[in-house]
Amino acid sequence: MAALRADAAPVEMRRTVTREAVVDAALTLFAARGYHGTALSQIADSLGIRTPSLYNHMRCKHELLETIIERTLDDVVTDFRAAVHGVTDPVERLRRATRVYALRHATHRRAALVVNRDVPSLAEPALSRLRARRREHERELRAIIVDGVEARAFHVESPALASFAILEMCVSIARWFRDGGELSPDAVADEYSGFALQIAGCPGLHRGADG
Amino acid sequence: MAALRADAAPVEMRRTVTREAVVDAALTLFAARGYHGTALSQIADSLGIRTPSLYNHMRCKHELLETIIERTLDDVVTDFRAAVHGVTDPVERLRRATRVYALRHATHRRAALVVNRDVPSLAEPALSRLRARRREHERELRAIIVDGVEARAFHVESPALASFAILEMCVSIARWFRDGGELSPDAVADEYSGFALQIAGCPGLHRGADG
DNA sequence: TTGCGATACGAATGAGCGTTAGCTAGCCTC
DNA sequence: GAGGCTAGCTAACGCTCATTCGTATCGCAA
Repeated sequence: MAALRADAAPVEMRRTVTREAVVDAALTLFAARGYHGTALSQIADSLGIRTPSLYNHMRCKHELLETIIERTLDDVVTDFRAAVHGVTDPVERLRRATRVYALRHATHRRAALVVNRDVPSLAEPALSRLRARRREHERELRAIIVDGVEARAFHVESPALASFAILEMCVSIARWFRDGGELSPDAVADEYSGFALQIAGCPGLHRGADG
Repeated sequence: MAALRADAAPVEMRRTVTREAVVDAALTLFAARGYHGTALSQIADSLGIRTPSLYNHMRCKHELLETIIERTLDDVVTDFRAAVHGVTDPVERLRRATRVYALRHATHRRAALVVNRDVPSLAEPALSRLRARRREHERELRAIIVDGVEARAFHVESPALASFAILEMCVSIARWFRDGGELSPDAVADEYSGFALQIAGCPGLHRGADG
């Protein structure tokens, strides 16, 4: 009647885990090792339960990835629209759109890493659906730049190139940002939205470090 | 005496494969599916040989990844130093450094994708060694910006932030660039080195799209 | 012609994976 | 206190993976 395995918790001190805890543990591990580099046994270990118990909280491993990516992309689009809603000036629209996007990559690092590494590991139909969601965001940001160029507020040769550069520059924040470092997420977001305006060729806003 | 397996090539038409061909096939597959997402059997298939035959050309799977990443990082540093060698003006140094880096990411897309996705899949001691190699490049680019700020040619609040933004913006070219598309690698590299100067707050060079 | 190195092959191995099944303890409701 | 739901557990499955072994065939050099 003794425990069969030394590392099995006695019944009276078993943990009880929620679906959110499973998704969160997956988020941490997928971000660190990638989807294919993470075993369910590692997720279970980090929660203090056995691998098969995970199936009380998920349908399969793939579903975890879909959940993480879907939620993240939804949030990105929602953030974007809330940020630019009611603003008509292209300069201010670009500043705000870049600011929330940069901010998100400093405050939701794990999710950003997973989205930017493991989208190709999705299976259909989620792959097409989520790629489309991503393109929505790209298209809407590019539209801001096109509008700004037409209004002669921006000066770029290729709005597509500029919008890719801006988006990916923000994405990369997730790679180096550390909580408790020298700069707060807000400070980074401010600086990066400044970079975005520079990339867009927005004249007369060199950040006033001198003179 | 007949072939035991329908897909086994008869002896007289067996392929002979080189180590370079193996590395190249691995490069393609790692770039598309990631290191952990690629099976040796897929590499063998793409070469028309059986999985165990790969071991005539490599020590183990991991060695393929190390080879790919090590070569790529060496080339990045070599390119960088050749590009800025003998140039003293910080503006021109930054332009050239960014240009070769951007160009590389358009012309060596697969390698760039592997480096930026699978470095964490490396094992020690290669991991530390190659991370250090990468930091060399970062440090040398940041030094250009610091020099430029001191010479009042650039205006940025944080050279570290600006250099990250510039580097990662270039890296992302590998994600969207397509051969035969609208823009040549050279055109993209020119445009991106312009973006870099804008990020660095280099005054008076808004690309002359209008009067 | 013989011998050797390179390179392919099939077969096999052991480990680890995701997943399923069947069972049991605790908790809430009646 | 009985019954059912939730969520844990062990055991086991089938599959795939990286890797090893022994062998056969090729081209080349002696």
